Amino acid sequence: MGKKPYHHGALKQALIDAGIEILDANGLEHLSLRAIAAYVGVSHTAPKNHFGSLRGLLTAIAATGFRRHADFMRAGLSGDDPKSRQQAAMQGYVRFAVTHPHLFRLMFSPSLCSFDDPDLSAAAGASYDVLRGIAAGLDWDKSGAPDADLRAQMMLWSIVHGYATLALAGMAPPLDIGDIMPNFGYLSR
Amino acid sequence: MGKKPYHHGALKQALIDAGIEILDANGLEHLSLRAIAAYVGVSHTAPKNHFGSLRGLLTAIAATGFRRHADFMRAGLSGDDPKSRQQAAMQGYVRFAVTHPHLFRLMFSPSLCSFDDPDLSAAAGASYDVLRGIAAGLDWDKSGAPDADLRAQMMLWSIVHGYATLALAGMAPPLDIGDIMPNFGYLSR
DNA sequence: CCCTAATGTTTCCACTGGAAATATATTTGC
DNA sequence: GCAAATATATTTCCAGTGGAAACATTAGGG
Repeated sequence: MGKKPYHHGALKQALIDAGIEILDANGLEHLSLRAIAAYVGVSHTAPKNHFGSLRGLLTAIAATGFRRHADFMRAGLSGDDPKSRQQAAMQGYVRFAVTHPHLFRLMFSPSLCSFDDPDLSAAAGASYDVLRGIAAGLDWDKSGAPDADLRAQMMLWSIVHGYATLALAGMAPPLDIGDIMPNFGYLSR
Repeated sequence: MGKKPYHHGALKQALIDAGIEILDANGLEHLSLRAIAAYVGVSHTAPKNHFGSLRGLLTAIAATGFRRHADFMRAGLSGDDPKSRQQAAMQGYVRFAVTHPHLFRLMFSPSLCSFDDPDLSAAAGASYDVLRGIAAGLDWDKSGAPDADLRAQMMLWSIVHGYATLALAGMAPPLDIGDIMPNFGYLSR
């Protein structure tokens, strides 16, 4: 009959999905271990078997978040024009933050999730790789200094991440990220 | 004798100071109502008389933070050269974040403090005014669009706030903020 | 001087994450 | 096949948290 089995079967993924749904629906402040477990229909200690602790679960949720984040950035990428590619990636970055504000905050909260986790580390790295590719199209620093690439990446990342963060904090009005970007030179391809 | 009086005398300010000291020493995660109260030597319900709730106390702490934040930005301001003034303000912004990382995080966490509080609102506004003054020296957007000033401010703020945030999250290497600033034109004075 | 308002304390409650012991199901080894 | 080992989930307990309510103490203004 419809009696629920003792074992869930796919609890690990179900907990991650539940966490993201609670984040989108109720916010980071209401994301408790007990809330996630109750959402799935298990006791609040069940997640421990799969994630060790709340921190482990949040880390897995953040990793999923970074994978979707990278998808958002890659979504509008088409063609070879460096400037339009940059615009698309930056807009995707902001669009993700605005669409999933609480997940986005979690993803950048080292007090909540562990970036030494291989899965989260890889997911965050893949997201950064998109940004790295965009920065490579910039003709900004002609100094030839060894850290010129890094600094170009950090400049791009700082602008887009800063705007996204301020927007989520209610401190920035809704603007097109392209309208607050400095004017760069671009490398031809 | 050395018996402690029933009334503290200056509990309100003592609680704010204690909060900031705990923030700097133990971090935002350990900043509890009970910890602050115990630090001062009162019961955990005593703050309610002065701040209503933990949120009210955190709001007052954040306001103090923004006043110090503005001081950091103004600290290096001297002379009339727009570019060096910009550099000094931006460096002050980052220096504050690095010096008081947990206070800085609190100051930009609307989930923890209330920006509709007049005191916090004013303090944050005063801090923003420094940035506004710096942005006024920029010769960046010649479009003459009505929101050109706002966009210049948001561009500056996004870069510096983004870098500070990423640095506190352990995602940005230590760099001089001036080295990841775009090259602007500047207005003569 | 006394009454009122301000300031603190005590006690209680609902909530949190985690530890430990227990129950149940699945898988492995023979 | 079947027992033993492992994986998964529950129950119970504990130390925290912030806040509400009732009470205690003090300060100040008629």
